[in-house]
Amino acid sequence: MAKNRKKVTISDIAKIAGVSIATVSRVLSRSDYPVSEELKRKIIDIANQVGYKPNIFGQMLRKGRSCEIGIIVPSITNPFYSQLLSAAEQQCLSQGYVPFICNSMSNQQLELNQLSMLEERSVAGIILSSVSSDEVLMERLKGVQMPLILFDQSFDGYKGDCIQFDFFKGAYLATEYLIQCGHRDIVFASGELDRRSRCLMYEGYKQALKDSNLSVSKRKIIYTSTEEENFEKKDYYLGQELGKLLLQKEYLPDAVVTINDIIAIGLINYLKHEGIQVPHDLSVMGFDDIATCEMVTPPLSTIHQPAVETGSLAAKVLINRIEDMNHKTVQIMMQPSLVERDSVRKVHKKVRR
Amino acid sequence: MAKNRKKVTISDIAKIAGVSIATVSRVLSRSDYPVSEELKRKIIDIANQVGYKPNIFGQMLRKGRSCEIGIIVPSITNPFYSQLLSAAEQQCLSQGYVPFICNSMSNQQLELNQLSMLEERSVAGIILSSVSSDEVLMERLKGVQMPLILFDQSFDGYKGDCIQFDFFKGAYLATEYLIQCGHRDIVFASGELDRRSRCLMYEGYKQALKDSNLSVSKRKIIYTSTEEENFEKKDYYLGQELGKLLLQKEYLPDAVVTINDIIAIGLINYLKHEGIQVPHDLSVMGFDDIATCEMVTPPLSTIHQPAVETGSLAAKVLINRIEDMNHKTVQIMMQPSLVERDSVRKVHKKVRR
DNA sequence: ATGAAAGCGCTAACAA
DNA sequence: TTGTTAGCGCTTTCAT
Repeated sequence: MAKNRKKVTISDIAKIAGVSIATVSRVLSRSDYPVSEELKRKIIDIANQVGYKPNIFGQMLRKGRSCEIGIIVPSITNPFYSQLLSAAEQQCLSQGYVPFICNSMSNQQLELNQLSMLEERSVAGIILSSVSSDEVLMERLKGVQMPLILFDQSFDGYKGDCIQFDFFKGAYLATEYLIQCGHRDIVFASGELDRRSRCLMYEGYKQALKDSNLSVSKRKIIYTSTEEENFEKKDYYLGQELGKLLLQKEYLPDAVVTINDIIAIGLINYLKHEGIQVPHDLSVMGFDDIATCEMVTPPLSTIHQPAVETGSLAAKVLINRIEDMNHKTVQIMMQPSLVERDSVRKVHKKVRR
Repeated sequence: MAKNRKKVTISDIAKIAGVSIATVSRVLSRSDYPVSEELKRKIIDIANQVGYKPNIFGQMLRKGRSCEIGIIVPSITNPFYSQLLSAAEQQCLSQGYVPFICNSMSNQQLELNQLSMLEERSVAGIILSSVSSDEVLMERLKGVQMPLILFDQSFDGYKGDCIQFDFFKGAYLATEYLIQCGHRDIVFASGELDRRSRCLMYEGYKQALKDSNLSVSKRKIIYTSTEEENFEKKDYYLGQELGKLLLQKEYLPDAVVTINDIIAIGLINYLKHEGIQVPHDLSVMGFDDIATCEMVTPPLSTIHQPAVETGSLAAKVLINRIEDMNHKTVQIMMQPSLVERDSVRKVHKKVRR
């Protein structure tokens, strides 16, 4: 490969080979248009020799579309999303698309900007985990021309493709499990209920209590977190604050269900520091099932969200849509599952499953 | 914003406004070319009304360069890289560049492909954390036309911009600290020494022992890991395997220095499971200082690598280079620092620092 | 099987 | 201040 200062184009190659640019284009763009084997070889050889790199802008401009897939997530440091992202990325690559990752940093304005940016790039499609409010999102999506799949958040009346997590059921499962383990006084610990997912979890938690005829009143703690740049640290500190709040109650509950693993771990560690042992004195359920759950003491019982499956499925569904606009709409609800580890104490010997 | 099937271009707007496309371009591309306020308003209004989105390919083709910065890292699920990435990303955005994230999955071939892809896109510059061998990387970089900054790995004789971590010093610091805490029999635990960084750490470890006149022989355990897709799990299991290997020795050492935090945590948990308490029976040092260190029991003493600073610095330096090709070469060595938590026992009451 | 040429949307040099 | 026009590199009709 030569070290050329200037970019070499098909017309350069055409000149060297003594053929027209059309022929060069035909072989280099792997079109199925017939070109003699001889010329084909010659052109490919020259291209390699001079280190030809197709100019993607010329191609895209001409063809009017790119083969990129934009993926917008609220965080890339959150292990849950980075897992999901990684899976989606691989799926795109394996189907011949280039993933374009956008981190909205849970910021509605940034998310909107990134959507515009992706539109300007004429990406082939968009995978979006939105943090915008339902109204804003709904309004914004009206203008979008390209294939798009929503995951993680949707809104009532959304008619397009989407993949959802069943937050309601996840929290229900967590709460139900605690009840089955013999706990009665169960509190719900969360950051602000500003997102749909969190509200759904709270509903699921309440429903599980109701279904077992347990009272819900006052059994909720919410802490408005301070700003922290780092996701993991932020939620970890939030968990500690929730622990503090928990100890301010007149009496300790039996168990607590949290909205994510990091918060649960923060809470457990704070409690430990204050001399309260989990699960002996109190049981705790996490949510998400990130890798860290296995690593902490005690290993955290949690609700598994299928991040990897969701990531690749989202990509697959989107690509189906891209390649066949008439493909029927898919609206999928991913199913959460219970992961038993050691942060929940079984008060009754026998647990009904 | 209207719902137009077809993409609207400047010539559509020019037609509606009754002006030339040049005028429209001048207004919409925010050139400083003078246009009457009246027309400016009119054109902007129309553009908004019809939902005009500039075609980036037209722009790029014309201008011959994009404002993207390609960032290649070996993993996006590894919290160390995701932190670094996040910082680099923010820095790019704040200086008007669009980050284009590429995950090489620690795969040399994929990395090479992504480099080509970025070249084809004529990105403004590249931030690269390579996993390729020195020879391959050196050879490949010769052909690269655009500004590029290497971090994490470099090679002898590299003349361009780079930001390195001082792995040697990091491991030296870790080992020295253990010695200062009164430990004598210190083992080095690692996965295969196939990467420069790991070799450097091993050297740093040996040097620290030498400087204290301690013997190095047989004080190393290496385990060749099996393939695991998930970074965190992989290294965690690797840590457990290393723990197993450790217990196969005739006698337990005083302490072990590991090459990253996850491995250290895996090792500690395995040992715990086998009834050996850290730091009481054995001290362990991690490496990287990821958020999880704080969360585990005991909190992990480790060597802090400035991921965030490195990420934004890499972006800054690259952008300097992009905007001024004659900017003098910068080769920076980021300094590691010791983070004392509770995984190291102090045998002597007084520790010299 | 090959070539000539139009044109994708945009910017900028040149004209008016 | 505004308009005209020539490409940027590529693909693809339409001729040959």
